[in-house]
Amino acid sequence: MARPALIHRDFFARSVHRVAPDLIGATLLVNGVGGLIVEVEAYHHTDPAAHSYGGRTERNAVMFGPPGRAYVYRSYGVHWCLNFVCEGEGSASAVLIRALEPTEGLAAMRRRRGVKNERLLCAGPGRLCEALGIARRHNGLALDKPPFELRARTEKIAVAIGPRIGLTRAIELPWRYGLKGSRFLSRPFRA
DNA sequence: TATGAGATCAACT
DNA sequence: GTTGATCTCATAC
Repeated sequence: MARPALIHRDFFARSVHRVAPDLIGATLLVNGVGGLIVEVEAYHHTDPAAHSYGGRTERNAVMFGPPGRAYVYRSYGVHWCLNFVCEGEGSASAVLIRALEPTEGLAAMRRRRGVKNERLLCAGPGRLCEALGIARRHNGLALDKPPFELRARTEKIAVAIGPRIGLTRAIELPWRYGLKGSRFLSRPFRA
């Protein structure tokens, strides 16, 4: 069977609530290292928990640009987190990539992360950025060009939906999407 | 299994 | 000065 189709930037020029579930099961590689996306969260510009909610700043400027680019920010002053910008230019909506099932470049990921447990290599937004070597230099880069490589899922999958993690605002919105039953989630979904 | 501290940066009050 | 789209390690049950 042929390799799954590359995801074009037009894929992201849609509502975050369509893009987010469509990303589950897709393959994300950075310089050939990565795996299957198993968990994401949607952040809409009308959402009090979104970085873009309060307007444009130097940090979130990429969210206000065209869709199909990476928005990378520092979390708690310690970790990097990766988002895909969606919808139209100026819409300032994005999908946070929260967890991967590692498939490519296991050795490189283990070296960067310093952990042996495969389940914990990419189970969390900060962890997967460390494993893939993502940092500020990736902020604003197009997702359909190197070092990024995104491929659409080929299998039919079941998507689980639930409330997002770690928020203090808009905690009730069910905008977290995951691969049902995956053991590589940052946290399980409630049945 | 669960809770708490610490790391440390940008935005906001 | 406080807070947050986090994670690890330590200590307590």
